[in-house]
Order: sequence, then structure tokens, then C-alpha cells
Amino acid sequence: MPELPEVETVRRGLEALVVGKRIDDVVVTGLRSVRRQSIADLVVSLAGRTVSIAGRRGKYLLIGLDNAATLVVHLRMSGQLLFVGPPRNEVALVAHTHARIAFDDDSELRFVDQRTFGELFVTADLDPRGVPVALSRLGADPLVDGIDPSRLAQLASARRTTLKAFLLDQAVLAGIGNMYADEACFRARILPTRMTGTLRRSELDRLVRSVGSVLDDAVRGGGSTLRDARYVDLLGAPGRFQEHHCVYGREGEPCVACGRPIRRVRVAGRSTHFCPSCQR
DNA sequence: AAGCACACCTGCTAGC
DNA sequence: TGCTAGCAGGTGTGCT
Repeated sequence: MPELPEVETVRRGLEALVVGKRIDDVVVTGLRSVRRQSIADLVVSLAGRTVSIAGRRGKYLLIGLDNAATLVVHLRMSGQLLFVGPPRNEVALVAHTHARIAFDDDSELRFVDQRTFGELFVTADLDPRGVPVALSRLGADPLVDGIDPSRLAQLASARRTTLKAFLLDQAVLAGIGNMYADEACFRARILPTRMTGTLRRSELDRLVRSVGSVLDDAVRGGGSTLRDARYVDLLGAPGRFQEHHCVYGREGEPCVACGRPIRRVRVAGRSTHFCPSCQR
């Protein structure tokens, strides 16, 4: 499912393929994909605008327009952004295509979302950093802002929850989802079931380095595409980082470090993978 | 008031 | 073989 590395890969695609183009036409057919405003409002605010910048905050894509408004896209679990053309009409529409944004050069951006959890909205209500006010609850983005170890230690000691729930909380760090939470815990050699209050400073420092390294490596690998093939980049290509997963989706398989079988349990309502021997 | 369960969806799969 | 219950997970909401 798209987490920070997958969304960052899509962002880079938008930067290369969409920035600088003028929006000619917008068609929204998926009524569930636009829910914070009317479809008519969204269409009117996009038509005629030129894309000026492709940004990201956590798992949200921020497509900046030349009138200082921003098109915000969240892919949730099954959303895809696909770039087609030119010419755009020669590429057949796939099932679950809910929105099409056509550009002046006859190319097109398509929003495809099987499970319709994803959404699009346009907002001009931005904070001084240019981040939509609607996203103000998000914590630091590990790639854009970096992680402040002291701040993380402060948050961890104040919480009474598991490390897994802590990492999934987008108000703590924005962009980590189920896959990379498990992978980061493995790299840090900490059990995701640990309560955050029991984590020593040395362990939190290891966690900070592990989150950073796993996200960096995953971005370099173009993100992770699981068996359901839901995640692909703007041009439809799958990611490669799934081949480097150490624990996620590897229940019963040998640990890459010690050879003992990877275990899977349910933590914070999520399927959680770990090595019971390497992680403490 | 923080933390948890649940709803929202569709498609795939495990199990009968 | 064919059906169905269960599962997959990001986030908003509502309850405790």
C-alpha cells in the first residue's frame, strides 16, 4: 500500500511529467473520490491552472497550482495516479478510473482507485510553509523535515501505547505505514509490541536511524509493490523494494539475520511482523 | 483526553 | 469445484 516511499516516487514522477503543464479539462466520475467539496468546485478551481510544483507531506501529494491553490491527493490503500499520452485518448481507461485531469499537450493524469478510500481536494488555505491547513495535524515528515531525536523521545515517554501504534500515528511522524513500521522496528532490533515508555534513549536513537535508512532505501528502490500489485508509479511500473523486506509479509520464512522463522501477530489492529530472536 | 475499535470498500484467498 | 467468510490497511469518527 502506498506509504511515504511510494508517494515520494509518484511525486518525483509528477515533477518530471506534469509540472509546467496547463490543465485543460477535468472529468470526475467517481463520486466518492471527492468528498470535502463539490465536484463542480474542484473542477472549476483546477480548469485553466498551470501546475507549478509537486510536493508531498507524509502520504499526501501536494500538487501546487499557479494561483497558490493546491490539489491534495491521498491514495489511501488502493489509489493510483497514472500518467498517459500524449495522445491521451489512445490509452484505454482501466476499471475504477474516477478522475481525469487533461493537460494542454494532450497528456492526462488519471486517478484510479479500486477501493475508493482515496480522495482529491483543492484548497487555498495554506499555512506559512505552504502546507494545507487541513493537514496541520501531521507530524514531521522524516524526509522533508528530518526526525528530531529529542522530540521523538519526549513524545514516546508521554505516550502509553505500543511502538507499533506510535509509529503508525501520523501526528508523530508523517508517512510511515504498516510495512515500513515493521521494517524499521526490525532494523532497530526493537519489538513493535514494546510500550513506548519503556524505550531507552539508545533504542530511540537506533529507531530514528532505522526509520531514516529504511525510508531512504525504499525511495531508492522505487517503493514496494506487494502481491496485489496495487502500487505502481506514474508510468505503471512496480517498485523493487519488496525484495529487500526483512519481515513484512515474511511470516514463517527464515530471518535474514539469524535464520529463525519470522512471526506475525496483531498489534494496534494491524498485522505485525518481527523476528522474536533479533528484536527485543 | 488519549487510545482504541470500527466504518469505509473491493478483490483475493483460505477453508469448508 | 464452488461458495463464503475473512482479511488486507490509512484515516476519520466516535466511544470509553
